[in-house]
Amino acid sequence: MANRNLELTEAEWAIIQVVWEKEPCAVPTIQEELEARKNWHYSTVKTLMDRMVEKGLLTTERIRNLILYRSAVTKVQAQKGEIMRAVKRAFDGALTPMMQFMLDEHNLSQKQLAELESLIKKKRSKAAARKKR
Amino acid sequence: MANRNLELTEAEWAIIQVVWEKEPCAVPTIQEELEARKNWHYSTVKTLMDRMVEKGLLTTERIRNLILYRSAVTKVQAQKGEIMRAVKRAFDGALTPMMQFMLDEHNLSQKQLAELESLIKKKRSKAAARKKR
DNA sequence: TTGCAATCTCTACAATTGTAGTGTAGTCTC
DNA sequence: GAGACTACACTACAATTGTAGAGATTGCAA
Repeated sequence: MANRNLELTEAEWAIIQVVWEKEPCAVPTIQEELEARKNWHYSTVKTLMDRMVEKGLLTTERIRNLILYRSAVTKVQAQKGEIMRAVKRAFDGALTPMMQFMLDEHNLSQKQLAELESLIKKKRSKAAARKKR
Repeated sequence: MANRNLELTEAEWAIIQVVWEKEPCAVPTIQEELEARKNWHYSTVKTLMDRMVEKGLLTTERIRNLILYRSAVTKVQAQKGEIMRAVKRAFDGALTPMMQFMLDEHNLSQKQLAELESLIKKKRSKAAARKKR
């Protein structure tokens, strides 16, 4: 299940992104893709993927002499992990300061700001409803 | 200067946080603090700090037989780096989707949401003003 | 049935990261 | 001036990460 904090390395991210797209799939499928993007050779990809199996990030199933890989963590879990990592290290674990920082430091366009604002409004009314229940 | 993407390791974060608080300072100052928090010995801290100097994260100045350390990157730079890292890996470099995700996946309280909303309002009016100019 | 192509297995190796021991040199104190 | 302290220098070493070569196995085509 891997609910504790997921931290993927750079290379692991590259691989799991492709796995999410193509799973279930064999190493060569992934490798072809990453050959194009990163120029990685077969054994590089295979080694990385097997390490990911050990870590519980992927699972395998052997079908005759082919090994099929599947992701064992969802994209949302991994994204959450990446955010938790940042917030823990750089913002002392506090999420809102991190969001404030992002608003402050990155110049978002009017449109983006508007989008966020309406998103928050929606959240707030939903949260209010939850409270009443 | 270090404006390209800063990526600090876990241990580097631990150290630079203390440096920001106490700089300019010598290794023992930092070490005492981290002895308490992490149980790190002198040579651990010293090694780490010297590596950070090599990487341009800290600078040193020798005063007689004492070496004073200072941070060479600001907290804001480091925080930005950490966020950029997350957004690049997990959100394909797109900041607003990351913020949306954070809103969706982490249950913020009414109060926190309200805070963010007013912050965004402020941003928006400022951005609007900028546009007119 | 033999050879080729595809895929897998095993092994390696350098760089980075976390962690620390041990020896040394300058300074303070008696 | 000798010992004690303090801070520094040098060295080490295991685990993780990125990268890959070389050889073994297997299934299919000729």
